[in-house]
Amino acid sequence: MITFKVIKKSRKSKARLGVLKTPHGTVQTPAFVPVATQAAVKAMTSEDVLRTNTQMLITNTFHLHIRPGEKTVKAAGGIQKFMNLPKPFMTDSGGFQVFSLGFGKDFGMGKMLKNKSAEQITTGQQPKLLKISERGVLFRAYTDGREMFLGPKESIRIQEALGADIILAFDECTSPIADHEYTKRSMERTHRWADVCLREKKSRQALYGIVQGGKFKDLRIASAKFIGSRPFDGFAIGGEFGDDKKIMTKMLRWVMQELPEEKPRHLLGIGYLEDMPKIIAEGVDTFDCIVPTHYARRGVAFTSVGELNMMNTKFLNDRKPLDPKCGCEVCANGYTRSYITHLLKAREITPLRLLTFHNLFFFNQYVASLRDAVRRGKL
RNA sequence: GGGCGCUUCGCAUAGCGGCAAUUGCAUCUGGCUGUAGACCAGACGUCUUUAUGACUACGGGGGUUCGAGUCCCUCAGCGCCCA
Repeated sequence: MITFKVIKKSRKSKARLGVLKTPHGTVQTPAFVPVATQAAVKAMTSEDVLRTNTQMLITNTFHLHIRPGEKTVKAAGGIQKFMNLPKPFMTDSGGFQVFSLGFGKDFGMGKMLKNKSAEQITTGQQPKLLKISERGVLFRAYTDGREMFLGPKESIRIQEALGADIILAFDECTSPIADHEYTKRSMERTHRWADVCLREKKSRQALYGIVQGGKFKDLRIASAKFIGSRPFDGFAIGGEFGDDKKIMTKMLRWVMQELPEEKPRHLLGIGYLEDMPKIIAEGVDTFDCIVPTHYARRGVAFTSVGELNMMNTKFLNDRKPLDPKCGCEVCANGYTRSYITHLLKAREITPLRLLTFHNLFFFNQYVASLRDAVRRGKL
């Protein structure tokens, strides 16, 4: 079980400070949640992760079900023991993969709509590689092509075996190009799945419901009302978030009003640095994002002066740390931009760890500064 | 002294009469928000009214041809072999 306590509410915004207690430790919220999809924060050891001040992690039902299988993780004593990382964990239900391996893949887009597409997804349409039905989703494993069925029952059963502190209801993350009708029907199915998840769960793990509804105000509100009325331990907000940041803020406003104040709220998959003050100001308590880890492996360092593309030759003779103002062990212990750029160009694997470490530390540090801003009444 | 071979966009390569010309690396740019992806995409001779456009280009010079990076002659540089 978890407990959540709001210890301070901002007067300037809907931001709040909270304490989330889980069987594997306490999380000071708002908190950033790094992503460990395949039971690894890519490029990092578990000890590394601890030293980045990470408070909680999220790993993935779909991927761990495919490989190594939840039985292996359960036999190891649960996700924390398996990973040798004694921290609070969430598991994503596999609902994002319904999108990312489905319509997301078909149309080559993420859940943020970047360029206006003429194409629309409408009722009855199915992704090329998946079959979505009332009971759940028929996937094909990318490892060996075998069929794999994942619905609310299966997802809960797998998540119970994985043993995270917080598990998520199985949902369909809808595409930004889904029309109102498709989004509505998908949302209603996600609601029915939410009730199945509540019924199926036997463990003492916390279960979060997931709000869908796409970019449509009526649907977002309906979804938040429905999910918010159910006895979940917390709430996650999923799905697409429009094509600009103003819409995201509006959407959060629609949704937050409908969710019980005393329970924790997790925003799924959002977390560019510039997003953080905005989402925290709307009352988000935790949020996960692949950006610091994913971008690290593309050679990007997040710093107090913006993003640096460390692949760029101009850094080859720059002997400053990634960020002179950063206190992380990469920056403070003498690793230079010059060295990291050299290693990246040489296609070594070491810089991927150095950048991931720095980025995670930097993200956590930034969120800590935002918690402090809320504490001091500045946010 | 003689013989043979090589010289193409930063480097390395392809090309064997219709070519602004292949591929790799490098370089630069763009993308990535509940991670299949240490990834993907684009540009890479110059100019402009960005086009089934102009100009300049495959070591230098000359020639054959409607047309030459491609064939011939010659010069230069590099390499190998025989003296």
